[in-house]
Amino acid sequence: MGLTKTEMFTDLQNEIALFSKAFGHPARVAILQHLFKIEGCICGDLVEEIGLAQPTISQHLKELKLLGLIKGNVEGTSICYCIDEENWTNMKKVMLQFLDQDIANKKCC
Amino acid sequence: MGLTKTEMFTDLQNEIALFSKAFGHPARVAILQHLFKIEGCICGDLVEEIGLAQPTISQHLKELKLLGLIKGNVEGTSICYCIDEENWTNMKKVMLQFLDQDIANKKCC
DNA sequence: TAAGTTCATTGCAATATTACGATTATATAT
DNA sequence: ATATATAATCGTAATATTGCAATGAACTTA
Repeated sequence: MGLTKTEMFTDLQNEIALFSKAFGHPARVAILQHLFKIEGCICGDLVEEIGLAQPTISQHLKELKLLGLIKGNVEGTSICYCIDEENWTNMKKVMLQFLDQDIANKKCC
Repeated sequence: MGLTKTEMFTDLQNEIALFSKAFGHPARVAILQHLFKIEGCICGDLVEEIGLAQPTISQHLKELKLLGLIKGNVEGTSICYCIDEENWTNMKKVMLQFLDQDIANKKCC
């Protein structure tokens, strides 16, 4: 059905899934890496850097912005996108909590 | 088109995206959390624990297994699934490298 | 052997995602 | 006002994902 049953999971589980989904496409990974490398950025750059069409990049940026991981400031005719450091730090905490789990005992396998 | 153009990205970017995709569904997050909490596990448990139908859980397990994050050993009529610690550690390295990036300079925004 | 248990696979329907051409907004410059 | 530049939005096509009923495979027990 393509419809995730979010109501049967905890808020934390859904949050982890949402962040992960954002990183679940190499274009968005590349965009974020680029935004980290350069101090601030413009969408046009990304279209060249990544190699996808402008509407596609714009759509990926929108998703990242909706999640709060990046923010965009109007700067003349172009828009300056950059990492939202505070939200990125919060996201990192949530993700690390998940990734850094240790195995309890281990009886089988 | 629903088709990710993986060929235009680096291996690392695609790897990060693949791992993230696996975590991009709350059921798979819940499965992994459960496998961490309990030492080894059986699929039947998960069906009760998670609340989705058995074929659905089985499918999620298959994806996680394909990625190498979990492994399953036959144990009588049931199968004991558990975290593949070595691969989990490797995955963690890749993901941390991505999540722990720091901003270069920061000129705008 | 027959019945039961457990999990995988198949097949399908519904929804989501990805990508891009065409168009539209917004601002700047002439 | 007109032209230009940049990025968002719309519309659409193709593919992917999610979920489950039905079925199948493998093993255990009576």
